[in-house]
Amino acid sequence: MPRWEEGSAERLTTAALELFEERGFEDTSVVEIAERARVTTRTFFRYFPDKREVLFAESDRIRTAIVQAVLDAPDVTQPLRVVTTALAQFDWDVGGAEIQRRRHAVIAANPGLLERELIKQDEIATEVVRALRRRGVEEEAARLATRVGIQVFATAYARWAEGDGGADLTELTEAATDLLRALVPTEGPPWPRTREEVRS
Amino acid sequence: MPRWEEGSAERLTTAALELFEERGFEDTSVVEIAERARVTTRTFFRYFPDKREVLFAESDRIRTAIVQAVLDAPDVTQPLRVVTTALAQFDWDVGGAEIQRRRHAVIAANPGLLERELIKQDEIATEVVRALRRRGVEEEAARLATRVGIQVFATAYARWAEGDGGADLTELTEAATDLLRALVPTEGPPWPRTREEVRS
DNA sequence: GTCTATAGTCCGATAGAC
DNA sequence: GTCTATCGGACTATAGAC
Repeated sequence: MPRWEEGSAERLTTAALELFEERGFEDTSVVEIAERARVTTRTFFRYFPDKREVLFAESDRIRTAIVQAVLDAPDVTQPLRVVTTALAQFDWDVGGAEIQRRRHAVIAANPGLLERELIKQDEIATEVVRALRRRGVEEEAARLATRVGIQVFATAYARWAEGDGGADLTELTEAATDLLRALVPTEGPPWPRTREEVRS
Repeated sequence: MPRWEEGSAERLTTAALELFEERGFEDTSVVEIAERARVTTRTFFRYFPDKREVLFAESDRIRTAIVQAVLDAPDVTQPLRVVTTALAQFDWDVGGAEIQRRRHAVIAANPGLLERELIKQDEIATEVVRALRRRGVEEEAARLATRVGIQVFATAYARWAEGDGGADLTELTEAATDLLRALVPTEGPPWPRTREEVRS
């Protein structure tokens, strides 16, 4: 028989998500979160370094898995595809799609939480660049492929999260890659040639 | 004769940059910044809603200028180029290149400040997407062109900030666009075909 | 588990500029 | 008189120290 209830971290995460939905992030205090989870504030800060981090408990696992997928990619001659594939093949439904949807809604609605989300993405990007470098990809190519790959995937993910009839994330990523191909400017001068140039 | 020294905001910004360099962001208190700028903490919070914002006073102006450049672009048939051009043509040296270099170094060294930098970029991205939409660009194309364009420009900017002999930002952006073109996967199956397929 | 420093808010007061 | 920038002090919550 445990002396205290077990699963404090999970209860804190659940309580925080509920309270952020009910009253907003700013208007919820750590004290309230801790009360609903039946622990003290001290316990909250034992599990999470700050109030925001309570919604990002999974981020280490996500980052590690994606970096590993890049390191394990069979071929890195197309680094951008390596990145999009590593992202698309991750199981994003951790804890259930509904929880993820609620979590994203809360994050999007609160600048403070969005800041944290963005820096987590940035940390993933930094480590993916390092992984590509280790696979022999040149520095600038690794950086651009990673950052662009993340944006391509984000486009697909946005569609997927909107729940377009349970579409496949891999297919949506392929569609986003097609869109990227259409958007990249063709070689030549930056701006469409002037009428004079076209005439000649 | 003014009752107090004028230019409190500038003094606060200068003092903050110096102190963040000397002792780091976390180990600098608002009280110290205010003391060095010869005002009270109350005055600090009149100018800046929080401690981080003291390094982002220019961000509204930057965002507005870039959005306006997108709205004024002569042609939006290549939205990605519209974005990279709008970014490349902005005068990034505000307050002198040396101040900008120091500012970036401080931000990069402090996660808390980096968070804020990233959400500022995200705000610019959101408004650029809206601007492209107003120019008639389709939603998903606008989103991807904006996000990718920002990453292309960021690649160029990173080189420029490293100070490669005063290279031209427009040229560096063109070089980054060339790199992007080389990175975008060619059409076809996601992965290199298997040996069997190649043989046939 | 308690104590404390810092961030950030709120209300009111003051005094020069217009 | 009104507007604006400043100051003073009390107050809460976060987060780290003891």
